[in-house]
Amino acid sequence: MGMFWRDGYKATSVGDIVRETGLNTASMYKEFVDKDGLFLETLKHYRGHVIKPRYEMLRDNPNIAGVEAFIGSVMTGAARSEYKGCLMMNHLSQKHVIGPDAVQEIGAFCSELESLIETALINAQRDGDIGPDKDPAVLASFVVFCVHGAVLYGRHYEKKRMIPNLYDVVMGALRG
Amino acid sequence: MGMFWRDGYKATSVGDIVRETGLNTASMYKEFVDKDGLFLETLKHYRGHVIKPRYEMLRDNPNIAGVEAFIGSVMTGAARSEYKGCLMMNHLSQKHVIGPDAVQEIGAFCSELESLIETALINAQRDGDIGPDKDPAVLASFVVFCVHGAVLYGRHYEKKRMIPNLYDVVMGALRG
DNA sequence: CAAATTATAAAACAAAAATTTTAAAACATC
DNA sequence: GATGTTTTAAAATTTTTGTTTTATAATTTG
Repeated sequence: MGMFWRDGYKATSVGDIVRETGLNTASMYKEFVDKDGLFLETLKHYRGHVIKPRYEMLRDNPNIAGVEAFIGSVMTGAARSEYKGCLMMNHLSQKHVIGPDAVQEIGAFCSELESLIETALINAQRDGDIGPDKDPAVLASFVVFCVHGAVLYGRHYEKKRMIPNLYDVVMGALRG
Repeated sequence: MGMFWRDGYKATSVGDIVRETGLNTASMYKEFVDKDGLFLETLKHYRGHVIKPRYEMLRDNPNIAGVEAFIGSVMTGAARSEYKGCLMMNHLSQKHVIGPDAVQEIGAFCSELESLIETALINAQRDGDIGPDKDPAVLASFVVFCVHGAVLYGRHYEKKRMIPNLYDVVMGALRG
């Protein structure tokens, strides 16, 4: 997973993977059929084990606090020097290259995030934390859009010092 | 350029390139040394011929109108169904894979954009189009951050109908 | 514990990719 | 127009990659 995450599907060879994991080549092929299958399972593992815990803050606090915490954690991650982006979103620029199942998994992943945020924003609006004139669906899109931004922007080693300020701008845009 | 743009460096083979361009393999290697060299020249060509014209609106109108027009054109592009993102930014998630010269070129490209935007925003502030409490440098970063967002977000075939609304949110965040 | 199944290491294969070579064709120069 | 240089087409070479096979070792099952 780490190699797909850091280098992307195409630049990670099966040889690299078996060397790194110590997995047996034949067993690997028996289990996952081919490189595509392995990649797909990697995406599922990522979603279940890496991302799911990070969604907890949104599920536990489906309101402005949850959204704030989530965006904060994304931005903090993006500001780290070893930041690798998001395994899923990293591959959006390579949709032709990965299989259709993987493309679909990535889409579902982003939609899930968007709907979690939307729920939280609807509650935030009810709580008076975002203005009544705002459309929670649009703002949820905007948040996901910004997560995409962070995933790419965080790859610039320089520019990182600006990220805390970006967090403020994004939150300001939400609150309105 | 189109192939690198659509599929990325690693998924575009030299064989594909000579087939598509009709270029002779030996001539190509004589001219560009290797695939890395060809890619680097492709990036420079992209910057000079694809991007430079799109920066005109910022150079001609270094003010809120220029910024608005630029962001508008990015968002409109991202909403197209055949959207390929940005040749440069697409490769941010593959910095290990492309050569160091290419990485540097991408960084310079993004910095140039950021400074053009900053100049325009400084003027916009002078014109009273953005509040005196805002920091143009931060907002310029935010714009570049949003361009990164658009580059990835525009890869979702669904979700495109939301992009006009995102444009409004981004401009709203600028104006404050 | 013997028989059947499964896992593993290692080598083998096949296809694709990047790059180089070779020899003929085109071009430029004197 | 002969001579030297550059370009081109085609095949050859070298790596790398994805995948399969084979033979041996380990594990499970009856």
